[in-house]
Amino acid sequence: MKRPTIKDVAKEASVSIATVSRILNNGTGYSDKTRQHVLNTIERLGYSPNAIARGLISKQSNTIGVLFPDVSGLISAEILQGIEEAAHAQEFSVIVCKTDSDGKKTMDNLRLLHEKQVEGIIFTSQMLTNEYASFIEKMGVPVITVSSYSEKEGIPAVKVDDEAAACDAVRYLISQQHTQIGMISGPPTDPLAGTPRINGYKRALEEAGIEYDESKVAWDSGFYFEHGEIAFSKLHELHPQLTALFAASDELGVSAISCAYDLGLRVPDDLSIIGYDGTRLAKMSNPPLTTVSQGFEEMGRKSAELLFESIETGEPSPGAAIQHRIVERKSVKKK
Amino acid sequence: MKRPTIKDVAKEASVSIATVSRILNNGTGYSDKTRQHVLNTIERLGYSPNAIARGLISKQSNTIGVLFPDVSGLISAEILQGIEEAAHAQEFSVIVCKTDSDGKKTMDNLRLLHEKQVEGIIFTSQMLTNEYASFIEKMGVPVITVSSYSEKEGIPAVKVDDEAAACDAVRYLISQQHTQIGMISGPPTDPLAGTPRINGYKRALEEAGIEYDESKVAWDSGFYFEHGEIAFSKLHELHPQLTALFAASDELGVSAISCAYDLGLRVPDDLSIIGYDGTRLAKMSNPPLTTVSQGFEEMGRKSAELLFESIETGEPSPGAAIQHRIVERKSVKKK
DNA sequence: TTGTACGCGTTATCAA
DNA sequence: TTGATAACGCGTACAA
Repeated sequence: MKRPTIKDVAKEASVSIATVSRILNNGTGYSDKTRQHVLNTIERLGYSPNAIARGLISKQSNTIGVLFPDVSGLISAEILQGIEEAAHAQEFSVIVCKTDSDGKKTMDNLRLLHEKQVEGIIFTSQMLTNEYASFIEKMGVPVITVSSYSEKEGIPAVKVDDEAAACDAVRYLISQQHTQIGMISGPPTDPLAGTPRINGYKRALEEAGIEYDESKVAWDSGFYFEHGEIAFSKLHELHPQLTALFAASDELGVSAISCAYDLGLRVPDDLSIIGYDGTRLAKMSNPPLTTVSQGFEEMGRKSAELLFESIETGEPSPGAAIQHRIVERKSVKKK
Repeated sequence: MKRPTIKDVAKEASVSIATVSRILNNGTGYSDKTRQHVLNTIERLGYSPNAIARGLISKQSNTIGVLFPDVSGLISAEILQGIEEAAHAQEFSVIVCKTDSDGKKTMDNLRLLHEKQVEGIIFTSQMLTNEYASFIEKMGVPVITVSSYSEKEGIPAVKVDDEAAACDAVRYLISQQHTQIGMISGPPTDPLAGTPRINGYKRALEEAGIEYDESKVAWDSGFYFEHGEIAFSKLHELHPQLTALFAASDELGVSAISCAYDLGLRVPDDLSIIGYDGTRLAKMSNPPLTTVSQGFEEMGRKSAELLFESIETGEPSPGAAIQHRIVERKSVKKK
């Protein structure tokens, strides 16, 4: 008892497959009577069209691919949520791939997506290298990066201006009368989340006439909670007098809250902390984390919408600059 | 400049498409010389096979579909991570769908997956109704549920025994000399995460000879952080004397920590709290949340592995019972 | 060792 | 209003 094909329907209904096809694709040219008849036998046989066969001839897979370095975190989840919603609205499916920030796996996934004839690619939270970019260019489908960065010029991106956002975060701290401000971060050499945020921190300080002291930005190998513990302890050892802290991610910020608590420092009374990202995590910490929000779900949705535009028009997308905003909660002491 | 097909390669290399095909599928029957020649022109033309055409003839899409009620949370993310890893190992792609726990959307997605010829389906965190089950049965592909529940008998599942796990959580509280134990939950009528966990709570109490008092389990409409605030305040109003609390999710647990703090209660000194789920969130709270872990990533991986077995053998999977375990952190006062 | 030709399930272009 | 039939890109039995 195989899956019925259009042929089976045609035979059963004693019409040609062409007629069935027309009825299926609300084409024109058939009587209402045959239409009803065919629709009935379709129902009776439980027929449903084969998108693979359809895709072969139409050259459309109605599928896009999304690459994440890691899918298990909140950032990926929120981005994906936005993408899925936009895709569903266009009757597209989304294939998710995890790259582990690993070059080989990334290329593997790209090749796979190419073979599966995806019509567009969303590249998230990971640098789009020249190698990847030129491969995708050969694929001949549009790409867009989300919360990411491209080696090559002219690749559309959906992202916030990290330096400006970081700068605003620190300005906010300064506006609350803080002058002793430290920072914890991931690797300063990270071109996505490291360098620009540190530069923003620096800029805000200089604007305010506060001397920038490199030793006040402590970092570890990443932006997760676990890294925060290490970075924070480095910082606190060197500069116990700090009254405010800019954390380059929400996880780092939450981690700092925990560390501060363990050291007997009260947040925000003894130490004010502002995070970065605006994930759900921030509102769940104790105290709730003031943070600068990127709006990941919205970024996901936006990126998918732009990608679909690009798929339809054939024109490359201009990308979109996303506005960050500061979400005030309770981890910064208000003056 | 279209995408080159096997025909182009054949023409360019002056061989037949059959030969190219054989070489591609490491079949047998060609000289080393032609092999090299063909491989070279493939490289030169940048040819890559079309999985859609291939799938049409082989009747294999090398794709599975995963349904989530909501993809933006940590639970989904962790499950998906496990699934993706297992799928990648089998050279399968995974299509994610969001259902919003909405019957129509779920059926829409199921239909779409059917048309796209997915070879299996993973159903997560949402009841598999008879309607869904019979549709999938008609599809003729294996299903497996993760952290979920099926109306129909005989559907393989990967899940922990919620009642037993909840019972263990409360036993743990009792083992730390607690007798005044409350619970916050989502809807008691929820067959996935509501009823069984409340039953576990009840059982542990009865085992220990502690009287079960219905008014000590407070709930709101869901298991998220926001719901916890409401449930907790209901509970605290009625029973301010409680010394311990079982929260039916990590988010509820973390929410309780925040609420307790706001009321001036110290955790764990004045109030011990144990959560449920074992997501990354639990370790990031302040204090870190003791919880009973389900191991979502592992569940995701396991479910995918079982699904692939089922796809290969054609036999329905037996499913798998996952062991929960209590992860001790700092939200429960140790005696 | 290699090539020809058919079929997978559809859509689309012709004629009828 | 309908029905043959040629594609789409590929795998494979069969013939050479």
